[in-house]
Amino acid sequence: MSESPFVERFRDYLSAKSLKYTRQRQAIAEVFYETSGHLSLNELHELARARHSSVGYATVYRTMKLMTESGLAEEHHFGEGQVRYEPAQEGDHHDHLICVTCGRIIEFEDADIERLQDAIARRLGFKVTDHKHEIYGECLTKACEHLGDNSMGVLDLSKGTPGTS
Amino acid sequence: MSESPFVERFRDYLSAKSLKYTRQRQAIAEVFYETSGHLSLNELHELARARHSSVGYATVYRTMKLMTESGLAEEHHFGEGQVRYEPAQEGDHHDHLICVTCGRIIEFEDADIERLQDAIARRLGFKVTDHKHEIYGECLTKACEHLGDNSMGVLDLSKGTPGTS
DNA sequence: GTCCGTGCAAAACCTTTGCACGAGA
DNA sequence: TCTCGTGCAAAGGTTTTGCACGGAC
Repeated sequence: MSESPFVERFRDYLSAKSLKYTRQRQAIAEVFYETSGHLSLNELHELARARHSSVGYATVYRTMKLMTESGLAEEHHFGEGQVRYEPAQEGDHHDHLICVTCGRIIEFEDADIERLQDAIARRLGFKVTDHKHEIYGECLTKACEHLGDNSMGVLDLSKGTPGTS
Repeated sequence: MSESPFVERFRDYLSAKSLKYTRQRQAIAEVFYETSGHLSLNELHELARARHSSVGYATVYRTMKLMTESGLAEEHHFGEGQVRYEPAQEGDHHDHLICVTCGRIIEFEDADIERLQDAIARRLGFKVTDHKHEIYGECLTKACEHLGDNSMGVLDLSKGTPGTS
């Protein structure tokens, strides 16, 4: 019954805020952390329900807002009309490379780019608070090739996200 | 009565596709090009109606889709729940710096960053088709400071976009 | 005269909120 | 017990679509 560090940190956050650690929040935090993908609210809802029958969509929504506030999760808009959540470790920043054919999402990180963008912002009189850098392209894996049906280039992670951290 | 190159290109696109050049499409293309900001469908709708009374929202929607297909416009999701459109010249790529306080959007371009990101993608086995690089921050202009009401950090361009191209 | 395009209205989506009941501390 | 959390259902906001009429060619 050991608890993942992630879930533990979420529980700590809740107790620090005098909020309650409920079965639903636990279920959501667990599936979120275990899948560690880039999940939509719908996907999280499905997964959480599988673990603890009867978790409402609204609860998933509110729980993910909480986790975002706490810094344990990050919201992303990958050009869909939908938010995706991703577990966030403090101090660990990364950006994304997204395959427009199969929806695979790969994370990357580059200190040089960050440095350049800071310089640009400074030159233009901005104090950077955040950024988003997404590269879209076609991945050249075999797995991608027999997915020609997803011709819209729309992300579809419903089949699961190949882990890539 | 000279026509802007932009509108002219749109008309060419339409005729190449055997589509019709209507007053509505003309009005939308004109205001879109003249404002050359980062406009939402609502804003475009307002502007188009001012120019040619009775342009329906659906027509703006469909026209902007057409312009996006044709490569004359680009869709952006600046983290709001809304799409914004921007005129695109072929070969002219740029990214955005967005003030989270006043919503101002500044464009930038950096060849070094582009080179670095191409290298990353290549290393990870991707063929880049597109990318999006947005830097969020606080702009340090006076105009921004007396806008403390926009505390959500949500973009609000309804007051007009200070031109910055 | 033929299509295509338009406007209206409604549907479809996703996100967000109100409320009464139930559960955690 | 008291407060916070939950689920349901409904409201909001934006995007998309169906359909009958009107306009471009």
